[in-house]
Amino acid sequence: MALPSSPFTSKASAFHIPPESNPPCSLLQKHPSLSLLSGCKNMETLKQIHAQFIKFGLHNTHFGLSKLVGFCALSPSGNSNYALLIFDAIENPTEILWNTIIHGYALSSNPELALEFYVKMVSLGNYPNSYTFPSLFKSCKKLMAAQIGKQVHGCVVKLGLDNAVSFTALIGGYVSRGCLDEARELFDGIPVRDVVSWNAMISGYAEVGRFGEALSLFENMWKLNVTPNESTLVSVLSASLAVFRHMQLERVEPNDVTFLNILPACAHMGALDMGRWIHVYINKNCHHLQNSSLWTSVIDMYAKCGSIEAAKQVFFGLETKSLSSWNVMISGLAMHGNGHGAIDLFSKLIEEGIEPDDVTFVGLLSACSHGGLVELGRLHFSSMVQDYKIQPKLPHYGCMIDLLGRAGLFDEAKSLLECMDIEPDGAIWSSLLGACRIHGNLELGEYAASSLFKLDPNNHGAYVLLSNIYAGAGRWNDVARIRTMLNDNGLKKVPGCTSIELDSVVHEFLVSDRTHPQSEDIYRMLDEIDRRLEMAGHVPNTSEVHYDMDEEWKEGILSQHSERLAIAFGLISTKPGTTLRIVKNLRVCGNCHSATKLISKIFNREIIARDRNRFHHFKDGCCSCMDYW
DNA sequence: CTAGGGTTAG
Repeated sequence: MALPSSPFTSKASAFHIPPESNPPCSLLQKHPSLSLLSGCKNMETLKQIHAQFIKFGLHNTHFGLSKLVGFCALSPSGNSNYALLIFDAIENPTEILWNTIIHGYALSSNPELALEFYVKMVSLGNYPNSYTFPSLFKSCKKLMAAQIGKQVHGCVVKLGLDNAVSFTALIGGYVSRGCLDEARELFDGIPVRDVVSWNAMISGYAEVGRFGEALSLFENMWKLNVTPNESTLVSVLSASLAVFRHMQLERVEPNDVTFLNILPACAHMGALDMGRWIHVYINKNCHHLQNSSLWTSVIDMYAKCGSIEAAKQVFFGLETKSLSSWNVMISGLAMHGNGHGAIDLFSKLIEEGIEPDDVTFVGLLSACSHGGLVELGRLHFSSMVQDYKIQPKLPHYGCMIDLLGRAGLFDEAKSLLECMDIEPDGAIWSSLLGACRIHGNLELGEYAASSLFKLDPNNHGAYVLLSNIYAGAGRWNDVARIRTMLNDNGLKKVPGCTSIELDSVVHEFLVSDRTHPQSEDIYRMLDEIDRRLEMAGHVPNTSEVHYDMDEEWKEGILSQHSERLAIAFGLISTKPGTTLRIVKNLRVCGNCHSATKLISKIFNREIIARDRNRFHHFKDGCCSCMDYW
């Protein structure tokens, strides 16, 4: 249905300002039939109640009518036609009735009707109030009608309605269009903010991946102000302090929705301290959330922050385990390279009589792939199709291609690729390309790369992988050619960035970064690391540097990779023996991988590193991935 | 009596 256009543009706009607000119309009646409505479950009962209303004369009261229309228009088991039928028979509908109808349409699949009704309401001389606007904003959001949304916005401003609800709905509209800075401006201007307003803003940041801002906004709910500087991204103060401050200051209390938004942000940032604190908080304050899917997010957070043991503890402590909680646990084990653990858990799930879904198998197959369990991977893949009647989707094929490719079984990978009933996506070609890099398969690598470029010419990572393959083969001309291609296409490298959380503060490092306040000490430590690595016989493998530079320069760059900086910072900032946890946005390079193994031994530190794909637990000179990644 | 925020599983 077309949007009403004229009323919004003409002089006699629906968005003009009323001379004064209407007096509230309240007609409260007490009658036994009214209590019937609260238990009303479906339209059939509603019609009986309606009949009762007529019998006792309640159908002429605004209160009774509001209740009836409210159920029909707003309840999921209601009926908007019936609501309209009642509504149309009312001579002078109250604001409440108009608002209810408008809200009903805002919730429906025809939100444009809400706007139409609003126009009708105003043209009949009724004025909108603070209850009207949130529904209108919701409709505009659904319809992606930014212009109309702005007009409604203007109207709210002119009317001077300064309640949080209208503002929050408006923020929701801006957030949904990705206009976060505008949303933030509004948010900062709300006279009174409550949890829902905070949640709207936090979820906006989290949704578009501005996790740092989401986290710091969360922190600000208690005004735990820490001064951030350019090189450190402050996430939150220590947990106990936060709770204490929270109790002292009467700040807005977060709720389950807040955590639902914040936990994934912690997971992405690897902010374990903060995640842990939220977990404690939920345990203490949210007893009513026993069976909430919030726990799934907690498990996922622990797994992604490198604490797989804590994830297990939460998972096994759950009274009722939803399929999603099984799924995140299996995927978590997969991420940590614990293939057998994932498979065992899958068997348990089957024993408990739970029906796995396609997501379960993505986790299971990726566990096989990260654990190098070729035979088991094949087995579960065919079992998925035959026993569980689940059609493989792209991620399943992706896991299998990854599994076979890493194992160097290129013929089998190719034949699987050929018999797929779906077009392979970029992820599949990337896996194959990655496998070709590991095994130095130049021919297939070139093919995978060209397929990938067709799908996504701007995939910087693909150029790097291909270039690495050429570099490994000493084909420096081709390396240079790729570099030119990158420049010609104006592609910028995603800068490698590693973060480390210390005392609840997340510190981020880029390659050769010197912006950290403790930069001097960090570089002194880097020299020390280099010296001791050399003593231990570490020979930097420069083959993955995709520029043809002289060896010494390459080594220089290698030892200043972002992960090395984060580790050096971790070494100088923590007590001997403390486990270091780092998070990298890209895949760890081969050189850093072997260097980190040695560092774990030389400095006697366990180093848990998350890269783009998975976790590496470095200990005593070995890595949990068994060099298989 | 009517209004705003909602994740996770490669």
